[in-house]
Amino acid sequence: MFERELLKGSLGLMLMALIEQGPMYGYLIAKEIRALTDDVIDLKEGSLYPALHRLEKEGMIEGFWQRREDGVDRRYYRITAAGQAVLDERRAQWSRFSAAVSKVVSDAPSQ
Amino acid sequence: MFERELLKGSLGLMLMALIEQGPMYGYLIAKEIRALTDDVIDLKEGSLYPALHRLEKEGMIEGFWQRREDGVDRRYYRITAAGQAVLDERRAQWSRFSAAVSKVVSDAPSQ
DNA sequence: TTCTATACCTTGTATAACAAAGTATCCTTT
DNA sequence: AAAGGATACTTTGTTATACAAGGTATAGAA
Repeated sequence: MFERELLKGSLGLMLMALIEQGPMYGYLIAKEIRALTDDVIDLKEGSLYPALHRLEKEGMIEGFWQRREDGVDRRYYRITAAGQAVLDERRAQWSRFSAAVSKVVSDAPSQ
Repeated sequence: MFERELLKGSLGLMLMALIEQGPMYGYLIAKEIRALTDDVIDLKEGSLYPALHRLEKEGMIEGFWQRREDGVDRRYYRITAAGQAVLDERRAQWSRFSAAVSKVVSDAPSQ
């Protein structure tokens, strides 16, 4: 699949950008991304949860359990100071990178 | 490395977009991409040549050897009809995808 | 003679998205 | 009461691909 490969490298960035806005849990993040992108990006569980664990292990985000009234547990994440710094960096990198690809890809045919 | 993962999925697209403009060979493609992107994207040989072989095997591009006066051989590639169709598709997909990521990433913090 | 540029190739490694399976609760539909 | 779907999280194994690092070979400049 092609989409799958496009996603590599930008998923962590998207997760951090959403968590930056306030504590969020995995399932909600996936819904948010689908809503924001009109289903262009439909995150699978096998990508989402490992990615969150990865970011947590790297110290970019920190998770905490929160029990709902009905007894269901949710794992919320918030961004760390280190994560915020890396996020800023990666956001800039994404801008540079996507502009670079777009330039190569949509370069007018030589005439 | 982060850049490395960002590149996944968009490399084939860039190669095809450049080859679309006229027959090109690997080494020149790498130089073109560096020049166009101000070195933001610096393609390594271990990525470039396997990617070209992949595209050729998939029938997206076709290669042919051309001997220079000094005896050096170059492998030029041109895009195929099938490749052109796939390129158009992937170009559109890249637009959708990059816009989607940018939207999630630069979404204004809730205020 | 050594270095850089040109020009291609290949093997092995690391990473990460995802399919597919599992656990568990709640609510609605049949 | 049973079945299905949504919610919510987890894990194992597979697959794809960028790249490091090695190789071959020629030409020209330092």
